[in-house]
Amino acid sequence: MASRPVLTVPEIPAVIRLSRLAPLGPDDLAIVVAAAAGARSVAPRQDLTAAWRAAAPVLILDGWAHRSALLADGRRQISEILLPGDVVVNDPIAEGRHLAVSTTTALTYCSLPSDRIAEQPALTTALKVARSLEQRLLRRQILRLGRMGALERVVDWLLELYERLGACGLASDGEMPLPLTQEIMADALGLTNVHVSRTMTLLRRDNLIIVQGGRATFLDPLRCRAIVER
Amino acid sequence: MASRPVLTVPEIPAVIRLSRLAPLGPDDLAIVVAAAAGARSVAPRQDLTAAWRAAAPVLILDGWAHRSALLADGRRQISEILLPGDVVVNDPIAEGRHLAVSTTTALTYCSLPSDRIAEQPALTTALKVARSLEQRLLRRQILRLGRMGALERVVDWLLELYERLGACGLASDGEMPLPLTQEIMADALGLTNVHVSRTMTLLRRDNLIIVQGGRATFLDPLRCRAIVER
DNA sequence: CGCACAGTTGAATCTAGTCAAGGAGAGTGG
DNA sequence: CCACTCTCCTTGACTAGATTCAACTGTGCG
Repeated sequence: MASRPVLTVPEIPAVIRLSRLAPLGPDDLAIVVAAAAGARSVAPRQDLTAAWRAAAPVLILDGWAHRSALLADGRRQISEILLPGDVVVNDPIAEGRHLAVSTTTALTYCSLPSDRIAEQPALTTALKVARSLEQRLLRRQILRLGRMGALERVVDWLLELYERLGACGLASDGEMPLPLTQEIMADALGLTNVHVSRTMTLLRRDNLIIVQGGRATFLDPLRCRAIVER
Repeated sequence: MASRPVLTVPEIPAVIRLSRLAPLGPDDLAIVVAAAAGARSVAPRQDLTAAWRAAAPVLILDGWAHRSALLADGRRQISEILLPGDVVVNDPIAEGRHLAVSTTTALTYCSLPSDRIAEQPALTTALKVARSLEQRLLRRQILRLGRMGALERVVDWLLELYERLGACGLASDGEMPLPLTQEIMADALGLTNVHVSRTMTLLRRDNLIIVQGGRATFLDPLRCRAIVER
């Protein structure tokens, strides 16, 4: 007796998120939905740099990705986690040699027709706002890495993910998906996987956050926010 | 018998830099020079957030500034150093509560007329490229803070400043101005002033870089670049 | 001269990294 | 169904790198 799992337009996470950035009209939605019809899927742990260089602006529909930089000796730093609703612009200037975008989980995306978007003021605004928010995230990431201890980093970063997932309707009630290994978290947080493990244990012991089975639960959201001034 | 120290148009550092981002025509230059005629000066250690919120896009003509985030207990992280030729866009979305732009040294800047710029494709491109480069710097900063040790951070960061200053003709021959206290450097590098001091001593001992009297000199540029893969 | 500020140095401490071993769970093939 | 493997996580012992605290130096400036 379950209802059919059909997603109406505003139920697509990526569309929910975009329409919160700027109020999208029917024309805007039509463009995005049409683009989403040509969605492509990629397996986990695949490099997307090449594929997306051609595809111009790309909208993530489902799954997680990340942008990372590599050093010769194998050290890796993830600068951003990319979620459904995020738009990745192909910008050869902004990308250094050792920067890459890779899938974290299985991922579906579509490319957006930049010419048609340019004609739509609302969509154009939405993408502009998205870019501004991206900058804000980069600066927050800098603050985390430069001036926060391990526990603060983890809490702040998880709260950030929660807010972002919430913006596309994928998180609520202090709970969210977190389909990441501790190694990926470590590379995003500038820590080692071992230390992430210890920190997670601490968070559990202190009844702050539980990460388990691909999901994270905030047991004490207020205290979490207090820890990192959010 | 010294020639008069008059700056012709292409000798203004900020203009040099902009015209390297995109080839500017006479019209473009006229707009920038006219804007520069209305330059304003600010003393060191002043907050610019309020002043620049009104001034729309601002072009730094002379002096250094920085964008920093503060935590309640006084910890500070500088996300970006702003140099002559840098353009600061007023973007309320990108700025969180605790973000501010302050002068590091005495500074002169002018505000750019966004309406007139919009009519000039070359200038528009230059500003777009500037924004992309800014993103690249943010990601490099993330890599430094997340995955580099103190020595690497300092070397990488100084090389970056050298390249940026070189782009507006303010650095050459392995030498550049560096009008910063070690405390500012520490806040940019995610270290303490004490540790910056120790690291600088190391660099001196190893004949890599000398910082003295407001200037930095690369004694062994090749080895420096090798250290940080640049 | 005395003061403020930036930088240097030493000693003790702390946080996170490294190395290594072991355990839980999922998937594979006999 | 049971080894076997692989990946991910956990834990312990030890080490390395950076912070903290404090004292001291040099320099510019009123």
